[in-house]
Amino acid sequence: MLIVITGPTAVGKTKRSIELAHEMNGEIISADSMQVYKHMDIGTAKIKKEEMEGVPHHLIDILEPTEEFNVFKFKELCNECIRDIESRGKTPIIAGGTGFYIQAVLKDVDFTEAETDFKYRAELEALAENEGAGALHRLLSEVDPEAAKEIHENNIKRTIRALEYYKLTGEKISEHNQTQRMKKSGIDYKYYVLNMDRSKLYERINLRVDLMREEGLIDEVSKIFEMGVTDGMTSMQGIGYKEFVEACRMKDESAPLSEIYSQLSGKDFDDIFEKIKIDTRHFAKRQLTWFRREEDVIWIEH
RNA sequence: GGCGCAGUAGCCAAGCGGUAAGGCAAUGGUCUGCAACACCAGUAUGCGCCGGUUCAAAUCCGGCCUGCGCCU
Repeated sequence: MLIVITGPTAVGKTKRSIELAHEMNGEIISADSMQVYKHMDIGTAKIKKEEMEGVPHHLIDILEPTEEFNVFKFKELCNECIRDIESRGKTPIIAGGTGFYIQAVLKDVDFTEAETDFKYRAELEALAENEGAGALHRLLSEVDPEAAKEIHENNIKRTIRALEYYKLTGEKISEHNQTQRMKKSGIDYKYYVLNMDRSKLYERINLRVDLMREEGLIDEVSKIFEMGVTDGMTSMQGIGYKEFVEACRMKDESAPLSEIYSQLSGKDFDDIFEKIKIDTRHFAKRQLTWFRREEDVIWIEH
C-alpha cells in the first residue's frame, strides 16, 4: 500500500506526514519540485532535520540549484524509492504539493519515449518571438490538429512541447496523451488531500512568508545567486526565489544576478515579499484546482 | 465660515452628452518531460446622494454629503 499525502502549500502537510509515518512505520518520499534543491531551505519551507523525528526522508536535497529537474526524473527516482522502502518492509509515504509529479507515479505515465531536442526548441521559440504565438500554433495545427485544439494559442510552452514530441517520435502527442489517460496503473494507493478554509489558508501563507523573511530568506537568496544560477533555471522558478530574480531584472536585464542583488533596497525587499505572498496564494489556488480534478482523492478538512 | 479640487467594482484607473476601457486582487478552469511552470474565462442594470435639463447624463445645471488643499 502506497500512501499519498498532499494539499495546497502551507496547509500543514509536513506535520501530518510525520504523524502518519510514525503510525504506519513509514518513510517519506518528497513530491516537491523545489525541495529537491540543496541550499533552498527557507524559501521552500523545507523540513528541518530536527522536525523529521527520525523518519527517513527521500528526494530532498539531491541536486544543486544549477541542475535541471523534471517529472520524468522524479518518476524514476520515486519508483526506486518505493521499491527500496517496500523491500525493507516499510510503508512508502509520498508527501508534497506537486500534483503533476504525484499523478505521474500513480498513473504510471510513460515519459520515456521523448527526450528534449534543444536545437528544435530554440528554433520554435525564435519563431514565436518573431512571428507571434499564432504562427507557432498554426504549425501544430498542421501536424496534430487535435493537440492544437486542446492547447491554447498563447500557451507557447505547451505548443512547443507538442511539436517537439511529434518531431522526435513521429507520433502525435494528442494520441499519446489519449492512451496514457486510458491506462490503469494497478498501483494500490490511498490519495489524501489536506484542505482548510480558504481565508484561513491565506492567513497562514501570509504569516509564513513573513517568517521566511525573519529567518533570513534574503541572505539565503544572496548565497544562491553567488553560486551562479541564472533566470531560466528550474530552481529559479520557485516561489520565494523568482521574485528576487524579477526584481533584479527590472533594474538590469543582463548583468549577473549576484551583481545586481547588492543594489536592492529595503523598499525593493518589501515589494518582493508582498509579491511572494500573492504568488503563493495563487499557487495554493491552482493546486486546489488540480486536486479537485483528480479521481480517487480523499479530502481531509482540518 | 469662504474658495478650489476630487468622489466610477475590494484597490488603482480611463471615459467628460450616445448607452461603463484597462490593470491588480478575488473567483472558476486547463494541464501527461521546465508544473512553485505555462495558459484560459467570468466579475458594476450602474459611476457619493437627491433633484433638474435633454430623445439620451458617469459626463451639463442646482442642492446636499464626504475627503484633500488653500484662505479667514
